[in-house]
Amino acid sequence: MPEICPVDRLQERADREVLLRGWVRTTRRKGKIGFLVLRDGTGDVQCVAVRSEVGDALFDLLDRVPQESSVEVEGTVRVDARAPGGVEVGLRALRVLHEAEPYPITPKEHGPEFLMEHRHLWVRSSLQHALLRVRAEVVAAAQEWLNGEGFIRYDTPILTPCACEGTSDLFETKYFDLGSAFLTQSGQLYVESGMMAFGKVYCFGPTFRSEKSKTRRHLTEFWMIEPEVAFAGFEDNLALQERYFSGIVRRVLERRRADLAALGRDLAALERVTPPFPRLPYDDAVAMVNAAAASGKEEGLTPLSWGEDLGAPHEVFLSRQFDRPVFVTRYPAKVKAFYMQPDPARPEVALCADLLAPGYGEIIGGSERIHDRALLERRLAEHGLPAEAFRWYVDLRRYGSVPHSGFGMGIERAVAWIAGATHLRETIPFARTLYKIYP
RNA sequence: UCCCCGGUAGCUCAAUGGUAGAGCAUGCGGCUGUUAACCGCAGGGUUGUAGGUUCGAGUCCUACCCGGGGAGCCA
Repeated sequence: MPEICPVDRLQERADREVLLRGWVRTTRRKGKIGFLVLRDGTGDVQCVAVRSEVGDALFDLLDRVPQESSVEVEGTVRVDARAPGGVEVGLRALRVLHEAEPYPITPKEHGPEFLMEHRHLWVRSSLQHALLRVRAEVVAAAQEWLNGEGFIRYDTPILTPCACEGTSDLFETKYFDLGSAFLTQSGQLYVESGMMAFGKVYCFGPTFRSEKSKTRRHLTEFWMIEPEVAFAGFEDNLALQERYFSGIVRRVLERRRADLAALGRDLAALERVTPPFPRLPYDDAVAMVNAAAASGKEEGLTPLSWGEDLGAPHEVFLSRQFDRPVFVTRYPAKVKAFYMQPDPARPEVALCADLLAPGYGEIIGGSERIHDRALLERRLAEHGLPAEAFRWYVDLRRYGSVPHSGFGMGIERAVAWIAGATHLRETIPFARTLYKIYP
């Protein structure tokens, strides 16, 4: 029996006998010549059989094997311009390992409800396959880039005793005799303790938001990577983020170019993701939005008054004014989290920035953190947060406190923008949304 | 929670208030280079649910259920 060969290595085996294992994507027959497209996880390849050469038994089997059956195939690798991908396999033997029942996802169009209901099967489709390979590359790059910079992965808890920034949007679960526990909505506070221990750390894991968000940019369960750096100020933070995101995009371009192309992504837009990213102060962002709203050329864009947070349409509009990701900096402190360091020159704004991807919106949010204990305690009180629950967090400011900064990047949003996916639910194998928890 | 759109065959969709249709999928037959192949034949329906208007409702009205898109909030 010939050696097993993955489909993506067939080019190297021209004119040699191979054994393939995989699933039947589709079959086609035209009289006495038949085609079977085999998928093995690494790629698709067309297998060809001519009745007069392979005999009636094998030819009829090829014609009968249902879509998505698992099979073993033996044959000769041939370079042929007529084959998709330029390589095909001349069939010599076909063994059906499991004959599939009628497959629900046919090679025609389907609606999102039907596809999400069959998500466990939909992941076999070629575009979903490409998208999830891009996700895997983003996840790997997101960690390995930081590891290469001397960051330590520092895992933060998923079950937490209280809200990080508020209590309204958390999933609650019973926790023995201690009452309730909540699924984390951010590892940020915990990762700050690691920063004080290791200097440069990051946490990476699932986070949960029980918000009733019903848009293509929201999931109730999503993955977030949150680096945190000691002795890093606001500008250091922005410099890190632009190097970081550029590095991730470059690696995906290098290793997943074919998948990005299959997804129809504009690769030039990704090639432009190089530092420095433009900085747009919040004040200027408001002015740009208001000028555009007054001109009437931007439909649905409502004017802003200083102090209001940017809405999704504002972010999309602003991001479209630049050819690469843009930092919107120094938001009003009132609309941001309690732990963000105020600008010493203008205490009404925070030393924070959101990174907006062109045409998409926010994918990273970050800030310098408050390192002064008295100020932090004042902010906790102003936000009506319970001092006791945050005692350990305040403690970090009692023992060698230093200026520090960090940010959080939503993995699915990064994947969505990099891959050009229209909906976040396709960037994770099993999306959790407001009205969907099956399968 | 609010606003907009939708629900008809396994799937994607048609159908002036007047006989329930097509393509794909499935089954059978044909075709030696197909690329979501093509050609012919066949089977396949409680039109989301419950009421109402009407001689007659897939179509109009009311309520509810489910899904999609968006807002708010955020990553």
